[in-house]
Amino acid sequence: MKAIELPKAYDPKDFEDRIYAMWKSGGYFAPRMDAAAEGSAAPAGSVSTSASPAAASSGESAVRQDPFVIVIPPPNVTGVLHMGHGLNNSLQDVLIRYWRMKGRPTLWVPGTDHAGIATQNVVERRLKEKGLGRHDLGREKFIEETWKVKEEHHAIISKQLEKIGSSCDWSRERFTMDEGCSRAVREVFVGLYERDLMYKGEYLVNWCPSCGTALADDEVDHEERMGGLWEIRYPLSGGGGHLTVATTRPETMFGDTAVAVHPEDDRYKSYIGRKVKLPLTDREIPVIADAYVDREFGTGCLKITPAHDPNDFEIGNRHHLERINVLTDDGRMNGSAPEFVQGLPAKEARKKTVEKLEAEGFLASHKEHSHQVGHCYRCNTVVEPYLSTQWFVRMKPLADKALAAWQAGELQFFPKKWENTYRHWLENIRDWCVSRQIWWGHQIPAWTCKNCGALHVLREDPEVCPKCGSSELERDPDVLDTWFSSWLWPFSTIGWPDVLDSNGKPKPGSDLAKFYPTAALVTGYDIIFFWVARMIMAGLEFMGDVPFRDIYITGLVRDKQGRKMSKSLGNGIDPLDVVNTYGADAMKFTLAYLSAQGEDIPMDMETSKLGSKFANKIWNATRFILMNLEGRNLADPADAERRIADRWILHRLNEAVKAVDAAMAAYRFDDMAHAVYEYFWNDYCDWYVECAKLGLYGEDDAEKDRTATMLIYVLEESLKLLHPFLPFITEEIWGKINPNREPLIVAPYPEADAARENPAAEASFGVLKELVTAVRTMRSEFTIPPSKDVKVRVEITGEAGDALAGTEEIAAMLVKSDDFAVAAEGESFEGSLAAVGRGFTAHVFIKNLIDIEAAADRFRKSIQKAAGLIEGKKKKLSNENFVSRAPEDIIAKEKESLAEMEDALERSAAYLAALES
RNA sequence: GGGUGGGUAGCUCAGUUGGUUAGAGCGUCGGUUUUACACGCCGGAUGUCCUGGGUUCGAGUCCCAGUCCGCCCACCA
Repeated sequence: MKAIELPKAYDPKDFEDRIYAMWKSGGYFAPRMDAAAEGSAAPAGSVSTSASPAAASSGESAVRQDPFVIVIPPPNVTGVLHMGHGLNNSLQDVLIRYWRMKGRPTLWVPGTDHAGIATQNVVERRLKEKGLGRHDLGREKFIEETWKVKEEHHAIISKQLEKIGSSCDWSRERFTMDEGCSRAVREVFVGLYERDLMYKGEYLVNWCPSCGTALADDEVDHEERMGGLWEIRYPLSGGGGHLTVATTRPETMFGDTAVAVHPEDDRYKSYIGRKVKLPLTDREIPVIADAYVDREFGTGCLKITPAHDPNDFEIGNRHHLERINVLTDDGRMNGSAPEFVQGLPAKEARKKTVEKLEAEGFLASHKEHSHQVGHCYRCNTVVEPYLSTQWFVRMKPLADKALAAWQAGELQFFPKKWENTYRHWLENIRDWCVSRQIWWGHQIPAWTCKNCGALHVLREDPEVCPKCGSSELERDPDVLDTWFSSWLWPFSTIGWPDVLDSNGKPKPGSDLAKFYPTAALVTGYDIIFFWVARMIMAGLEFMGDVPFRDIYITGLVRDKQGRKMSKSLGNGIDPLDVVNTYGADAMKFTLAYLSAQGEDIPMDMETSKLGSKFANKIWNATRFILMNLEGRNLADPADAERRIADRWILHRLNEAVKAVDAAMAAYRFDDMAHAVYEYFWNDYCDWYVECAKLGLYGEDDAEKDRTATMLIYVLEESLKLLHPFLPFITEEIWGKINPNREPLIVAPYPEADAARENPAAEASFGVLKELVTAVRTMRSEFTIPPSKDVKVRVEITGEAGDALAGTEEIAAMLVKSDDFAVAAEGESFEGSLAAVGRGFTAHVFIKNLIDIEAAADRFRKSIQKAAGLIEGKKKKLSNENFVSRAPEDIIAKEKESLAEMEDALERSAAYLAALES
């Protein structure tokens, strides 16, 4: 056959886009079920491997037929993909491609998230640049604008996912605010309401005055800040002194409705039940007793402001105190505060209040004080505890189910350590505030009748009040927390609730019936609470089953200093830059290689060189093989004679397959990547291809054909093995070798194969490697130029003879020797230096080329080292305790290794003596 | 305060149930431009496995104590 040309340089830009387009248009991303339904044929095997014995003998391992499904963690349409997405989607793609090749119907559902507050903020920021606010546009127009932003980012995100090679089924793409997902949200909201798991209540929520909305507890970031701690005197009504309270927020004192002391606090016991006068006002408030008060802290007197502090809110409930809100929803003092601060932002009001307290003699002290302050996780504004009416999901019943499912083993976390995090959160669950006072999102399906006051939560928009018939209905203006659609994602994306039959079961043949529950979730640990746990709750509540069985938690991609990548630090790297510089394969392989047990991954641009070098190696090894095909008649590899190197490399290949399978079962991406890397580079390239040069460069045409046949056969098996980790380059090469077959993406993955297992070949080849390395080391140490041929005689001193039989030519080539042979009986080794190995001594005739004293020195050193080791071993073996208590096989091993060492030492010593004489 | 992860080569990290002389990538040193690859090839060097104790015939691995980093959750006015 003709030589196949491969461009000299590996340049992923030449083919990555073309390959992706081929996969996409060929429909290879859709689950095989779809193809079967359309009657397309099963893929043919590779031409050169079509009669491979491997295919037939995979025997024992049962082939899985259940679908392998992943639903993508939907990226936010607030921006574009960052390196975290790069990692996440690269790993998902590895899983998907592996199982696709394994023959399971495989589906990866792509999609994006509307990201409520975050996206709204993006739009508001843009408006602000034009000097506008959202109210200038009005709700409808504003949402229109937001959709534009969504479309803009969605286009970029989709493009990026394609660029990094994600093999997701674009025909099934979803968005959290598309019609289907919106119906799911509505159904769930109403369903929860009907089950009394959704309620409306007045509650102290985390209020972001900048976003103008409530936030869930999880959406508040706490940061250490310096602030003040003021002590204020509250005069006792009717005279007789005062109580001094401490506060970090003096301006909220106008909302105080009590002063609390500890019931057992002797200092204050007598005051309980009396009243104090609230400074700067005319109000009197009671002194109450509550065990919450810490006697040690501050003065032991606590002012109670139920409307502005979560703990005070609880205390207020216990003592039925009035809640007086003194702030507006944009963080200013409202009408409940005295006139002199009304309308001022809280911070300024604080200053004024303190000044006035001081002027009027109420201020006892002031000092600096460091404490935690809550900030909005979207805009970083200081969050206010704020009294308002919100919608809540009653989480306890849902959390209990989620815990039970985990305890029953229906879910597995990888790595396992995250299970504690999951459990802990569920055990301490709080109700979830789901209403948000913004415009972008799913509007709450609740209406209040202005006429009769009835509240209606409905699946369909009502025309008139179902209770009184009035058309004066007002819809709740709020929208739902963005996670309220995300937590339905594993089933809303595949048809729920539209494909349910009248019994609430998925219709047979629907995606929901086929693909739920999904197989795996791949996500970061930062959203175990936000998302993972809630999806499990929703799945159990509405589908009666967990949404996925395996949860792989990735690490975070960090910079080289270990810092989170962030916009503000400017230390992020763009996955597209990586792809443009090194290619998608390089990025994917590098990330997998570095994904140790979900540990964080420190990386910069250079890091991806690792994968890039590997891809380059694959490219060049292939190029070498393909350029040697000229004039060759390739046979069926099943019929080709197997030499020692062939048996060995097939054994190594099989070991790599086994390693990948094992690592895959444990979601050890680093182990998978290491296994294929070592196999291909260290075994296939460094040894197998090097050995093959003997056959390729010889005179014997039949041997050339045989060598080429085996080379390309093993290469193709290797391409299959490598494909999930470097899909583009392997597909490109696969197509070059034979353009007239099904693409590699759907080729059968190599199965562990007992017929390839060959420990004997492994052992034999190991001896050859040891021999070659020993001679090379000697050459290197005595700086014999690589181009210089040397004479070598191998003295067989043990069992190495059988192993080395028939390998002389290969060995001669690999050590660069023009006169290489196993030593004859009684042959003289005059003029040589010896390399001592297990079962052999290689005599290298270079004495005339080197410094004898240096050589002797080398021997003395190695003998000294060996003697030390032997001494240690002897000591161990003569230890009564060891011999009597250690297992027999360990003792046997030790004895064997001692014998080997002693043998080698003896030979070295004899050689040294000869050298010195 | 409650959890939780970690300290192994110059750097970043592997090291599965305790068992030969502790590994990888990068870096480093020496040699090499041999017609696949200098993003290569060949060879070398480098470790109080945080500290101290314990269990064991045997500890990087198990136990205890200490120490130093990190993360998550909660939070006192």
